[in-house]
This record gives sequence, C-alpha cells and structure tokens, in this order.
Amino acid sequence: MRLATWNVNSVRSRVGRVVDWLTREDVDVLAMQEIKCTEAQFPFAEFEDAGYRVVLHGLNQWNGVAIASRYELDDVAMQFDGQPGFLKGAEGPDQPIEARAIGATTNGIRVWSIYAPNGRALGDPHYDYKLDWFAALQGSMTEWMASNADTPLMVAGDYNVAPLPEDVGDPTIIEGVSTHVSPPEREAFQALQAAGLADVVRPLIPEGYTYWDYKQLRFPRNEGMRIDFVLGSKPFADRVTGAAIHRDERKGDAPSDHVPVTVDIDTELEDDDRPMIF
DNA sequence: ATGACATCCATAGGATGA
Repeated sequence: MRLATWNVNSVRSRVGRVVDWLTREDVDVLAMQEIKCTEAQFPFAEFEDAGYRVVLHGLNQWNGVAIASRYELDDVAMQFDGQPGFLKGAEGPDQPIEARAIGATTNGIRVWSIYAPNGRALGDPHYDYKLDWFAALQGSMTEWMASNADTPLMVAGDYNVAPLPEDVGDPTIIEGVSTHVSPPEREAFQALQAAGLADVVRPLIPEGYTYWDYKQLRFPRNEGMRIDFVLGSKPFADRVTGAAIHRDERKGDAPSDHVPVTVDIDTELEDDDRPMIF
C-alpha cells in the first residue's frame, strides 16, 4: 500500500498534474495541503474518474486540506482536539479554526493531512499560533494513540519546519532571524517524535528537499527546504517498506512549489480485497 | 539585465506564502 503527502498549492490549478501523478505512481492514499478551495469548488470528477474518493476541509481560498483514497474513508474529522484558531487582528479564544487538518480512516490506517501555520515572522502573532497549534496537535495525537495503540496512525503534511541544518538550502532562511528554523519550532517537531510519531522517511531518504521557492531560480540552484514529512505511530512505522521524495514533480509546466513524498507499507490486504469504486 | 513567483479574490492590487 502506497501513501503520499503533497502540498499542491491550489488543487484547481493543478488537478491534471496531481491525478496523473497518482495514477503513474500507483498511489493508494494522498494527503493534500493548500487545496485553496471549498467543497463546492473541488474538482471531484477528475479524482473519481481515476478511482479515488475524496474528503476535504476547505473554508475559503486559503489553506485547505484533503485526503484522496482508493479505499473508503470513514470517521472523518475536520479538526483535531484542541486545535487553536486564528484571525489576523483578533485576539483571544474565539478565533475561527482554519482548514489546516483533516483526519480519516482508510484501509485500516488512521490518516491525518496537516498544514501547519507558517508563522510569518518571529514574534508575530502567527508565530505564537504556530507553536500553540503544534502543542495541540501533539496532545491530540498522543491521546488518540493511547486509546488506539494497535491502529497504524499516519500524520502527514506540510509541517513548515526544517528540523535539521541540512534541511535548509535557501539562503534567505537564516537561523536566528527566520521562521521554520527557530529552536521553538524545531523543538515542537522533535516533541512530536518523542511522543511516538516517527519520521518514517528520513531513515530511508536521509537527504533532499521537498520545497523550493518559485523565486530566484531556487529549484535550478537546488536551494530548497525539507519541510514536508510523514510521521507515523509505531504500528505504522513498523510496516514501512520504502519511501521516496518525488523531486521530478517540481519540474515542467506549472508545478507546485512542493513535491510529493511517498511511503510504502506492508498490508495484509491483497489487491483482490480492495473495494472497487468503478 | 533595475528583473526573473504564484495562488486567490471584490480583476486591481493586496494578502499570503516560507
């Protein structure tokens, strides 16, 4: 079984590329981020014609997350427990929850597609929101794992954190100045791992970026960042048999600024047991 | 080389991204 995560940077402007890639790479489950559309605007037909059903959380033109799967999608959750909200210029506890997380169970795997807040600048309210958001994600997933110890859990997406120095090749990202590399952000990412969510890609693919800015020839110069990750609980991580960063998806016409990351896991289900949609 | 990013929406310029 092959699972993937991809910040697509607008699913409407890239649906052809996304579905072609899913088919070509024989992907069973895709966690998407930055779909940038509402449910009414989502291009369901292209996914369904390729054999995928889709659940999504999209409130407006910002953010937006989705899960596409060849299997049924059950127990859909549009946010995690304790997820904080944000509204620029507003303060306090009543800020709206953004479309940055969706969870569903598919083929026995609990899958979350997450899009962490950017942070914008050190000291910006959005930066505090980002740290609060990670703390709540950790709390929610920790609680879930405690009561679902045997169910594989995948938390995949755009974490907007470059955990290690070698994850940063963009010269505009400077430690001590920029978001994505500050100690609190990196500690938040490490804390997820300490809580039992392992980065299942790093051991297999130790090098490589997942994002390159559109500006300043960042991709031709290979000045990117590694900020997209697949984390998994022990029952998930124990089943991982392979992983890949699909760098070629940054090439060609109208690419996203992020590339997809895939993880292969051993599954007891045979292909014959897959529910056929069409 | 005075530029050489791309998405969205109140289709013009602002917000957002990282």
